[in-house]
Amino acid sequence: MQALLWQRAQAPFAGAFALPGGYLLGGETLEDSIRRHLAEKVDVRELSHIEQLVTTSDPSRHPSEWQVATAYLGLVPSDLDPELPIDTYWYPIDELPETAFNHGTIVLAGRERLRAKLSYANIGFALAPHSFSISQLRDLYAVALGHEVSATNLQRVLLRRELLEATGERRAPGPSGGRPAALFRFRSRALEITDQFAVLRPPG
Amino acid sequence: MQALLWQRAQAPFAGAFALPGGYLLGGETLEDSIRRHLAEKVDVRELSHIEQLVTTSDPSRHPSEWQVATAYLGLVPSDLDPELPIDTYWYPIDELPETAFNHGTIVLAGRERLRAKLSYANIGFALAPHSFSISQLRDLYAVALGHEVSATNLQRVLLRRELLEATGERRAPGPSGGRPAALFRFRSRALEITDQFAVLRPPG
DNA sequence: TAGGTTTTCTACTTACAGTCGATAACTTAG
DNA sequence: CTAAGTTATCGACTGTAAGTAGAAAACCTA
Repeated sequence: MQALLWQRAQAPFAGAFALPGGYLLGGETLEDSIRRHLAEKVDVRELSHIEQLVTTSDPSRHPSEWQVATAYLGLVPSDLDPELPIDTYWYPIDELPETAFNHGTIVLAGRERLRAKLSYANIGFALAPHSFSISQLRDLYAVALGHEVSATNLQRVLLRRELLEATGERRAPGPSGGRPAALFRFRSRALEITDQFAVLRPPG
Repeated sequence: MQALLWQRAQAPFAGAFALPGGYLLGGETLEDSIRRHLAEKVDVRELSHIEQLVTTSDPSRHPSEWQVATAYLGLVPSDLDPELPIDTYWYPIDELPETAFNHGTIVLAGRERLRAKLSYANIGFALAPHSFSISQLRDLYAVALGHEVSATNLQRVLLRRELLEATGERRAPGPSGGRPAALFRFRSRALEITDQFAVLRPPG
């Protein structure tokens, strides 16, 4: 799991890494502003989901100014690999570099939000390609949740909730053979809350 | 379920009802600001829980100014009945009056947040008195969730999660008799997320 | 055709939510 | 004092979904 960070050239926090973002323009919506600043870093059309995360007002977050900042959680499909400008990188969030402001905390808050929503919403659509095998999806969930996930159980849980549907196609087997995997897609690509709640516990 | 509203005397939205709140002072934390404005309306020491709800930036929320506003959800125990200043009332949220800004939407968002947290957190501590019978708690949950709840099931679910503990005391029976109810309390009065998720479905 | 690999299916087990009726512990009325 | 009414509590049963494991399917290469 990776976060998009860029290295600040100027004070404050020169040299530290920061999430994309910036000041709000008058009359602008927060989400519009986020998309505008993000567009300077990456092709934002592929943003599969975005939601408000938290608004921080702690006076200590900025060394000289007093700021109020609203963080958003944005997700892109795992098969996306857009070109990035210089000084901008995808960082594995388990090994974050020194971050500016409170951005390290915000990244962790985003991960927690994602983990929770995997249990009670169809948020997986934002991480997965348009069509995928259950094994691919299992691996995505395992990375996002931080523990192993049973493919059998994952498939049953998501099918029972009618979040997944089979495309009818199969993926060509890999070089070492194996049964070709049936492909699935999410029925909806907009966030929907489930009335069930699968913890998808780690095995063992 | 009721929301604390006061009637605005001045434009914009003169005569309409609004949630307590106001402008942020420089260097002030959002939560500090909320508590400061709230203290003008009601004794705020009894606020058993407060959490950030949503930050709105829609330019249409205010007729003349462009504003960014952060809403908080605050809860008080059900047995609390503080004195209120003139023009300030508890309103049943099913029959809200005409509200200023987007405050009607915010109240509904707060209710949804509360309903969700009742299923996967110990948020009930913020609504219940310090000690209570299971029947009392059942009635609280029923009001908050909007449907009947089984006392037997509620007790078992909350005990299994170790959110409740018996005080050992019993409540005096009512005027019409009946077995005196054993009293319980929440083990913790700080928000804790459960790793289970009980939907507490309506019976039938 | 045999052996290896990956996916998929199916049956079994476990755990908890939801239901229902019996029992306990009080009241008041006669 | 006893019976009837009321409220709370307990315990057993049921249904459903999650978690597990092993067998079968469908491909590959040698």
